[in-house]
Amino acid sequence: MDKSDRRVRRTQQLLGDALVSLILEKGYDTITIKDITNRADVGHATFYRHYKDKDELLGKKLEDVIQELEAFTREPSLQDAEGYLIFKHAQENSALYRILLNSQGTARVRKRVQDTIATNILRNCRPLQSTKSSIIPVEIVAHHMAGSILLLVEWWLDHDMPYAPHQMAKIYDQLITTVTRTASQQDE
Amino acid sequence: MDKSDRRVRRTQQLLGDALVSLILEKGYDTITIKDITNRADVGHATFYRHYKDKDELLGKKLEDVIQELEAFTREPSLQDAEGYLIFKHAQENSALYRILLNSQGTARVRKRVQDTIATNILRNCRPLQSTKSSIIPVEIVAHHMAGSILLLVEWWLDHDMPYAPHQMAKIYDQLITTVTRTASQQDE
Amino acid sequence: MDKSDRRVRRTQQLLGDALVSLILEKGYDTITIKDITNRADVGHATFYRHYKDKDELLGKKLEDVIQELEAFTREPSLQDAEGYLIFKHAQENSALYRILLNSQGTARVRKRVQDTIATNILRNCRPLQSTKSSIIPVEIVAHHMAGSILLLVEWWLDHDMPYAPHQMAKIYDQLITTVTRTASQQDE
Amino acid sequence: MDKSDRRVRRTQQLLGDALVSLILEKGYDTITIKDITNRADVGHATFYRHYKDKDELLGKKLEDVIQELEAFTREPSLQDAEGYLIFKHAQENSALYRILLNSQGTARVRKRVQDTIATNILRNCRPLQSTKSSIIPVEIVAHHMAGSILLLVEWWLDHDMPYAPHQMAKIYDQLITTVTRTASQQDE
DNA sequence: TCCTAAGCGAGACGGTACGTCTTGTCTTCCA
DNA sequence: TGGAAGACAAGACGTACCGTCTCGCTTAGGA
Repeated sequence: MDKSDRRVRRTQQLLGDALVSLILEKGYDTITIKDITNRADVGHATFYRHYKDKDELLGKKLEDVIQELEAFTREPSLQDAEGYLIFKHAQENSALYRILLNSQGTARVRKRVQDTIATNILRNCRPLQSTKSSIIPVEIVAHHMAGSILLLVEWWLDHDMPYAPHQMAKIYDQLITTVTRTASQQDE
Repeated sequence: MDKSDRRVRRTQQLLGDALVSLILEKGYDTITIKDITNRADVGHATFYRHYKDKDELLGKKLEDVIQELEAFTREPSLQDAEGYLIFKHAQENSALYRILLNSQGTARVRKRVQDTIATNILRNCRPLQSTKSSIIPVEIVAHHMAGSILLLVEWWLDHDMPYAPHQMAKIYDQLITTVTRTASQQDE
Repeated sequence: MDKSDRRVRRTQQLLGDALVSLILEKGYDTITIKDITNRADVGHATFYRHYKDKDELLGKKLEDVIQELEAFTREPSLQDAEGYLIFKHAQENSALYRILLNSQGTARVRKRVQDTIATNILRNCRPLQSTKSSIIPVEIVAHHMAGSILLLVEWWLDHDMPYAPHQMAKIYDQLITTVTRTASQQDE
Repeated sequence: MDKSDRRVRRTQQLLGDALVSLILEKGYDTITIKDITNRADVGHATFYRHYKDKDELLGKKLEDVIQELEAFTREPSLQDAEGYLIFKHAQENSALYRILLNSQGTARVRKRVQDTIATNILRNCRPLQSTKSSIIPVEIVAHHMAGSILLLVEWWLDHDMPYAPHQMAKIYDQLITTVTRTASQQDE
């Protein structure tokens, strides 16, 4: 039973890898199911035995890495290392991160990730925010922080990671974290 | 001469409006040329007499508004009012801004806009940056500022503009402008 | 008024000539209205002000020559010279005859011509036939004669008129005229 | 293997039948691929999976019957029964014969058939002709015979076969065969 | 060892969108 | 007024892709 899964898994692996390499070559939109099955050396109909869509296959592919990414922002205990962990993770999974961030059919996914991160930030910082009033609505701050980290990672990957993860984490810190500190102090 | 242009212009207007309304209804990707021509009450082939693509039509539609948006960041003299002007502009052209920012086939365009804005920021702030050294590369700061303003506008439109433009401008100021000030003072 | 008529006539002449030359070049079927108007150096819409169809233009062009051809078989007095006259006529109007006989969209016209000739033959020979009974129905004989003369002319033009009209007339005579004589004598 | 062929064959049969019935209804030229696929209850694209053209489909349909028709004139041994066999064959395949002879897009095919038959006649009669000289070129005689038999069949079908095949064979004999006899005796 | 069920390749098929082409109508302008 | 220019609706064309289906082949795992 689990054994037969091995064949299935192999096929799915081939399809996923084919999709990823094709995206990096020519962008998501113009990819054809036939392109994928040809690259994977798999029958045309076989694709549909596993996924109903290009989107579903891509979703499955990105799911794990998205889970891990979100985990970094979910745990309050990790918060200090958050930046470093994300850039490290992006470096180790640069192909998938490029796809995830570089839009073109992933826009919806990226937005979902951003929203989830913003929600986590909000949850983790609520105690802080509640004590110090700010003229900036907290949702906006959270949204800004979540969006900014993704923008930064995107810029970093687009420029072929010219700095080390820990440097990027420091930059992130200065650009974002100080803001919130400043913002929350700026009330009067 | 002007007469025939009037007919052409009318047709192009119909096509553009049809596309915009369809995008807001069901997203860019699933729209068919047939959808557009049906909505515009225009012959199927007529579309191709004017545009080779959905993309070309959308590009033409967005071009003007993008030009104006970019103008706000191009003029150093406008810099203080920059935020307000952008939010005001977004409010007045909310349909096109939604399309421009809400990805789905516009990703490339959005990226181009962001890059242009970043370049303008860089040009306008070069004098400042040269005197005060910062540990954050200026390209990153500019990219961060450009991306953030678009993110803010996107959030604002996604939430149906719950604040007035001048309020958003103030928020933008606190989130972004203070950062750069802080960052440039935070050197060594 | 006469001036404008002259212009109209000129346009129609141009269109007719364009059609004829195009047919000889690439066959009737694949010719486009655009082809004709381009060749005639005339506006696209102008064609439709004069004719509703390719067919109508062709019909107009062939009408005169068909009238003359049929005349040769209509007059009982011409009957002896009939063959010679037809071949002579075909030689003088070989372009139009080629079009008329060489099928491809003219099939209906050719059939009509053949029927008309057969009817004329029938009318002219009725007296003869009525006296001598034949086992072959006279309609068949007439149809055979009419079809054969057209076949002969077609062959002659297809082979670039290797014999003089009077020779062809003699051949026609021996192939066809003797048949009827034989046929009408073969009764018992 | 044979199974999938059976499906293919079925589809092709449906398409061929649809074309034939449509030709008999409204003529070849105005028929649309959509007409054919609708009538055959087959997908639009499916047509192109089997044929590139209306012409190719018609050609395939006529090929077999043309082969048989030509066979009757190819075999010297059949020569006496030739006429009867052809009329019999035409009766049994009247739909296809009507299409083959009634021009409209088949003109080229008909001409090819006529030429083939003429060639066969020439080959079979060469011995005869070489002994007896005639003032009529043999190619003309052969062409005349081939054309006439087709004309006769065409007339017969156009008039809904008012005579039995053997009667038509007798008529053919008297109209054509006696001619050649007469012609070859008429030398001096 | 065989056998039975699954995954699979192959590819026909209906359906739909594409972008191009032709037809015939119309309107505007020019000589 | 006749003709040139050309926008336009309608709709066929042939191509491409999608998602469904059926057919056998193969290849384990369990008998």
